Amino acid sequence: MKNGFRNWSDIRVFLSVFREGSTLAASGKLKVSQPTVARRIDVLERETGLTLFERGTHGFKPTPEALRLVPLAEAIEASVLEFADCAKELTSTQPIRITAYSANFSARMIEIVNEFSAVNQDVAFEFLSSVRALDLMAGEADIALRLARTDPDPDLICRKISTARWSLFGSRNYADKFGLPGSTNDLAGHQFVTFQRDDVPNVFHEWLTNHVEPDQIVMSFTELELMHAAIRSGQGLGISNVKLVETDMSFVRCFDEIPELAVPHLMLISPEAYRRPEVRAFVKFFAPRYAAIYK
Amino acid sequence: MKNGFRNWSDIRVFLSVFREGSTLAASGKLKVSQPTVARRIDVLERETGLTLFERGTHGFKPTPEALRLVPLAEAIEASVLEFADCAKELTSTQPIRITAYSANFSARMIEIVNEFSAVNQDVAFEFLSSVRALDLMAGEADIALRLARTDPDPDLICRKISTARWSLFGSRNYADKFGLPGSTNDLAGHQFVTFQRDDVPNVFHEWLTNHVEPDQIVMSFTELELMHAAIRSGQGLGISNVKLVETDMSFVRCFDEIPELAVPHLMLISPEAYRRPEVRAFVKFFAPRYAAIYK
DNA sequence: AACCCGTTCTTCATTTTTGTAGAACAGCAC
DNA sequence: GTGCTGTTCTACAAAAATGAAGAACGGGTT
Repeated sequence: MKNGFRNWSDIRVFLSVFREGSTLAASGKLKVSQPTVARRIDVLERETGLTLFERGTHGFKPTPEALRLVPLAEAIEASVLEFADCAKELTSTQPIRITAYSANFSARMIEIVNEFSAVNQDVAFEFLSSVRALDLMAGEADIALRLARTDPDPDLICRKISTARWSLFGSRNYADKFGLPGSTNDLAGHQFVTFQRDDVPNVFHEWLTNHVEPDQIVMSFTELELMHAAIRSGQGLGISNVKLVETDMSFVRCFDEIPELAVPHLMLISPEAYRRPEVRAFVKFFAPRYAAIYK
Repeated sequence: MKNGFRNWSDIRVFLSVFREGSTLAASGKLKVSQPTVARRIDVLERETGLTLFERGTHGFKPTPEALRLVPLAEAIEASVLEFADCAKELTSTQPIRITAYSANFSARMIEIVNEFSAVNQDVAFEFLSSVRALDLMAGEADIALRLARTDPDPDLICRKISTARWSLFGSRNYADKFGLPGSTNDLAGHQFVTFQRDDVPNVFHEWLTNHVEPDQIVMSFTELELMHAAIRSGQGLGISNVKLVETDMSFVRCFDEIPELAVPHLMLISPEAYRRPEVRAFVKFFAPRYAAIYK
């Protein structure tokens, strides 16, 4: 009547005790305590109404009934293994989701990902370009590249890419026309462009408002690209990442980095994603090459 | 790497949610609460690293990955079912173990069991004749026939067979030689045989020692059969079950039952054994017929 | 004989799982 | 619209499973 044996995992315990010959040895393999193993066998026996093992001071000896059940238990184990394999397979075909603020999806970065893809044909990627910082712990993405103004969740796996350094830049023609300030005390009379939006911490914008008069700020953008374009076309001076525009000849740095704006540039990986072998492989491949961009 | 999904039962939950389309409906089938079902799916998803269901206010909709896994999960389920069937099969070939004090294994009782066996060829029996009362709760036997001087464990299933009544008996030739006492106040001058052993409550022996002088007790036996034989051969008077010797012409009852010795005669079944269908069938068949002996 | 080793069992504190109750939500019927 | 139904979540209390520690046991070895 009562068909119920509720806990299918008990079959694994059964098999382990059968194979090891004792609950103690089985507990080692199963990584649970010996009393637990003994108790699981007890409930399996109660549920089946069978005595599966004879208890002795030398271990659990399987009864004839247990022997009859072993092949069936092994069949279950095999099915479960198959299920697990399939799940693993499916997991590894899930794309690796990388999130970053759009400015960080540089051409060189994509190139590195492509290099990885070339040798790992079966790994797919998904790029989540979002202003808001996605929540890796909640599974919104697998990997994030971001500037960490606040300490990230300690559970996240963290690789430091660089210390992002920032300074004030102008275009060559702005420099020719108005000259460039020589220090942060020399900003009077200049024009500035800024980046500002209310769904994101406006660290740079706030720095500017603290150092220049409001009417010196002539343009405000909600996209970094647009602000960069504005700087490039000589509309005004703006704050930018030193390394990022280092090779761009149209940007001229006014003075050395602004130390108080320096911030760690991190690669963060959700622990869940990090359990996937292909994610670990990718991190190992990607992190040093990506960091090299900012060297 | 971490292959571990520890809880095989989660696959059953997975299947149920898939089939029912919602955790609530699945919880009904599985007889667990809805939050539990949702939580089990959560851990399965974390363990596999897959999103198995899209959550909505209308239920859990399986993802393509879940669909791929369903057949494998069904294979597991089928294996488990097979295992359960085999276990049930094995259980039902286990003998039904009946314990009673030897005197209760009367010829008529065996006959009733045989009648049952005749129509239930596949049910085996084991008779455990033991002086000590075996512990049904501990699984030492499935069914006990016994006199319940103390209340039995309330968890045991209990059928009342009769109230066992007792009186003093002598043989015909003893009666001819010495006469028989007419009441419990008329025991002086008679000889008695008794049954006594230290591993069992000696209710009858104690009654005797309270009502007759020690030197009137001429023989003491550790087996009931022997005491009965002694009564039958006229060695002395002895206490016996009224119904049991009613048809035995060599026993002559001295007076009506001794009321203070009356005791319930019970059939006790361990709840564990009672879950076995063949045990229930046997109880249903056996109890009324066995009770009829003592009617 | 004495000791060690691998074993089972027992007990109790801790951790984990489960259930209960209720909020919130969306479709549907009236 | 309003109420109904079936659903998911969240919080917290209750119940169950687990682990740690140690007693007891028995066979093998020194």
